[in-house]
Amino acid sequence: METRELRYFVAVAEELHFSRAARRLGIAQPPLSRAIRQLERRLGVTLLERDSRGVALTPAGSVLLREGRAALDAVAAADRRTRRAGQAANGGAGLVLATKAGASSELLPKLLDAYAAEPDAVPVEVLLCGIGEQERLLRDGRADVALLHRPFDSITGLDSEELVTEQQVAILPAGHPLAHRPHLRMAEVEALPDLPMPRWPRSDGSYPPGPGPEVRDHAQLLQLVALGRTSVVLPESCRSLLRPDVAAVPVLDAPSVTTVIAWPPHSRSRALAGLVRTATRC
Amino acid sequence: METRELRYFVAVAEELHFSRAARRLGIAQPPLSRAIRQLERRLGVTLLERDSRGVALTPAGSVLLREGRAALDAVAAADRRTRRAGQAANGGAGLVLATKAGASSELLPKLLDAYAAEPDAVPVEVLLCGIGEQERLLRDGRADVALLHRPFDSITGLDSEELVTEQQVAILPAGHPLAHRPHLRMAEVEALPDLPMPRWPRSDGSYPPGPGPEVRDHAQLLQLVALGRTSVVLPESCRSLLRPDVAAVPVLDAPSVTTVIAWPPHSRSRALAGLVRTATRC
DNA sequence: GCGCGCGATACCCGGACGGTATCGCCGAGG
DNA sequence: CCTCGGCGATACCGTCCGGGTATCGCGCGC
Repeated sequence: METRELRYFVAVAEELHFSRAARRLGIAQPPLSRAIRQLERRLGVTLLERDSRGVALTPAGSVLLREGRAALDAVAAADRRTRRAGQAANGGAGLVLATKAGASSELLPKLLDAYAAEPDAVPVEVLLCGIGEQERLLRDGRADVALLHRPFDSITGLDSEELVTEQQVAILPAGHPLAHRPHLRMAEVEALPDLPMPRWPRSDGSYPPGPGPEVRDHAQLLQLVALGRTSVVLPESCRSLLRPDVAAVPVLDAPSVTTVIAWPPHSRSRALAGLVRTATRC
Repeated sequence: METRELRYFVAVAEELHFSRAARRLGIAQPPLSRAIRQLERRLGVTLLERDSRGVALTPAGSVLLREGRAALDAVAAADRRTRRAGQAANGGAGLVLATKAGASSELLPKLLDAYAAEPDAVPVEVLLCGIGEQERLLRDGRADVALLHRPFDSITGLDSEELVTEQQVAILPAGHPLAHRPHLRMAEVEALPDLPMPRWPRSDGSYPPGPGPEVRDHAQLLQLVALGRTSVVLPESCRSLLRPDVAAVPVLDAPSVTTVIAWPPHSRSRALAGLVRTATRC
């Protein structure tokens, strides 16, 4: 199976429409139809059910969609990491660290400073990314290592070390009746009709249904809290970047959040090992 | 990057010899040279250092060797799993479970029986394999799930659940002086000059140097023990398949062994989830 | 110095991939 | 009921790329 065929199939499976997929791929529709048919013939499996008014995935097709995406990510990772390894010889960046914009705002500078002081440190590029993007960045080679937050982020398929665990606090508008309570319970925060919980994007980019506002990053979120439109439960380290017009109240029964440093398996370069070692010590 | 190019590069990087690699790939040498040059040009990176009397990997080349193997495994997995998903519709095998030949001899039949009794069970094919092969089988799609033994097997990059933990015992010829001791220590077992520890294959198939015999599976191993050529420390569940001419003595300070059931991340099919659930309950 | 082994180059051929034109099918709408 | 429009499949053609053969260039060793 060639990556070209996988790219073509993934495009069709995502669009469920040959002509749109062909446009996306920058080719005409007939060669795309032919390529998919040929792929089906070689695999001995029908991947798509075509009737008029559309295309649907067969069970085998959805297996190939999932596995094919993973394979394409692995190929992209090989490409990117090789390019960077070649340029690193000429003094390019050593490591790319991915972290959610707005999270770990205390830990990150401490880690970077401590690592930079190590004798064999290499330059670290920091990649600020949206919610849930980090796993993808690691898998397709755009990043070498990431700071993740369990249980929000999944670490399946990654190697990791725990760094810190912290309690969570509810972020409320400063003037809200609950803002002066010493502590809260999850049930109280979730039941606020005037402050519905925000909705985060799912891994496919869509949003779950519900009353709360759609948010993509922390700055956006804090602004919505200050405006009295939503409330949210976050790890307490976020206190350091709170605006004065919002309040933080501990939530006793919220799950505690563990910050972990994670990297793709089988990629322990010397530089990465040094960064991980530094991280676990500070 | 096409998988053809990756296959070609991996062949050359493994053989470190263009003509041999070309023979292995079933093509002539000139097109192979050209393909590698073209790959290097497109990546903007030199992958191989050619001087006369041979070829050597550059640092970027060894990155591409590692990442390229992973990518090729992912593509192979996509191919195999799709084929099987297509045939499964016609009543093909549901799950492939990989386990080391001779290990978990009590656990495995119990697990298979318990799972077969589940209402939504699918057929399970058991793949007996050599030491350290299971991870590869999972990654390239030949198996869906495996029984592994920590700390011998690495589970990096896999999802897993713990099943049982057990102590280890030393396996000795029945007539050996130490065979009647109530228990032993690792230092005593390792220091036997007449019974050197066997050598297991490494992940690349080669054997570490040393005095002990080279072994590949458990039957072979037990025969060598009975012949008085070696001794070995194994999990105590292996007692059930010991021959009468060997003895098992507990080793107090040997690391305990945990049997885990493991599967590739992002592949939780309904059938797999059922098998894992059954496994954790028995 | 001559032969030999190995990778690079030159050149040719066939097939695969992509493009344009067109067909066949089905559903919507007047 | 007929027609039109949308969509995927088919037919056909040109081109480029991948593979083969022949040969070169260059070290190394007998």
